[in-house]
Amino acid sequence: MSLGHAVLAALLSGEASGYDLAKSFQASVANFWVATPQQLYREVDRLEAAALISGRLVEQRGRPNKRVFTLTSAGRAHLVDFLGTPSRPTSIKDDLLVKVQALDLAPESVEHDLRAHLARSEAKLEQYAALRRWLLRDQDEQDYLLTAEEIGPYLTLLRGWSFERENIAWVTRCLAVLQARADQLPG
Amino acid sequence: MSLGHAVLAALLSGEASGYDLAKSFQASVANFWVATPQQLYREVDRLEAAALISGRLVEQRGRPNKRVFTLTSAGRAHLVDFLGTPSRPTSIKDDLLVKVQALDLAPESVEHDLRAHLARSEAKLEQYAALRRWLLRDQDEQDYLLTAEEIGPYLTLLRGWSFERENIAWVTRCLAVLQARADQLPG
DNA sequence: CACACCTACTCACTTTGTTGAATAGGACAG
DNA sequence: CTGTCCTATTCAACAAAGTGAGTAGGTGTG
Repeated sequence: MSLGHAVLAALLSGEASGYDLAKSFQASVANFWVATPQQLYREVDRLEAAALISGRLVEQRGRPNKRVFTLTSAGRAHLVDFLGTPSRPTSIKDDLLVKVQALDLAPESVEHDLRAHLARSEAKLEQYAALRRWLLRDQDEQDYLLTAEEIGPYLTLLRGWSFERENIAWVTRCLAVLQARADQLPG
Repeated sequence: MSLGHAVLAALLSGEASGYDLAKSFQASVANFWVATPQQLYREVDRLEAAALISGRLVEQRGRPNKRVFTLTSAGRAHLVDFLGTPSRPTSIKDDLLVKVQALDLAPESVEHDLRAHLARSEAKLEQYAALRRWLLRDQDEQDYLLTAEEIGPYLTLLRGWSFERENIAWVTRCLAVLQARADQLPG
């Protein structure tokens, strides 16, 4: 239940509704796990059935009611257990990597995609910058890392950040190589 | 059929058996997609049924017979199509990131995992270095990128390489932060 | 000469992930 | 005052991915 663990970890920083979770697990925002709303609604039902989280109905005026979830102590214990088990190896699934692997078939098509990816990575980097400012408030990073109560979210943010930075560098390099090969035309 | 595309891309560089594919999609080796043997055997069956690859039986003495697969022209066409469609966003699923997100619950447990990850990344970096030497033979990188017929595999290798490099840097940083927080003991 | 590992693959089952649609009131822009 | 977006969720069906166990002969190690 990997998604389950990710949800529990997200709830560590405070209660959230399925909708809230859906927003923060969105591909354009998430810094540590990606999932669709449907997956998350299903997952919170499961976690609630397993008593790892508990939901309460919040009635709202002017907008739909919502169910807000909190970690139970069983949920916390489950997370602690999880922290103690060996991790399974990272899985990255990236269409763009597959395309670059097959790039020699039709370099121009991939070029287009590389540019799109570049734009996405840059947007994500900005998202991360905003999240960073929000977490740090006005504090200095060093200070924050030494004194904050919760540093997990900041550390995962750093990983996401460097991932996107490297994406940009790599895509830029790929584009340059393609350009250079095109320039010396019929090679 | 993302895995399917990955298999087709792998077969671009030459025929392979299910077993060969299984070896190169192994977590410790793969530079652009990870999959288990079972997934791959299933996938080649599907791709063969769809006539995107074709298999032929190679009888061997002293070891089990094998089925070796080649891209068909339909398979190639399919790949070219795929190159022309927009990519879905990258999905990274990394237990370690979830653990770091929840790190504040039990920092010492995660520390252990961070170290294990470090070792894995270093091993992978060495794998990549070996693959790099094999691809380059004695050529200079610049030369290779300008003159080689196939550069896709090298470019994906570069991405895997930088991913592991950044992993190491990030894990090292996380460990340093944890150390610093432990040092100034009761905060 | 026993044991473990390597090649090569198959079957069965479970868990995740994907897609599409339905519902429904309020906010906001032109 | 119309249309689109936002909140907030549910249901159903399906496709893809992941897990675990099993088979079987050959090779190499101590």
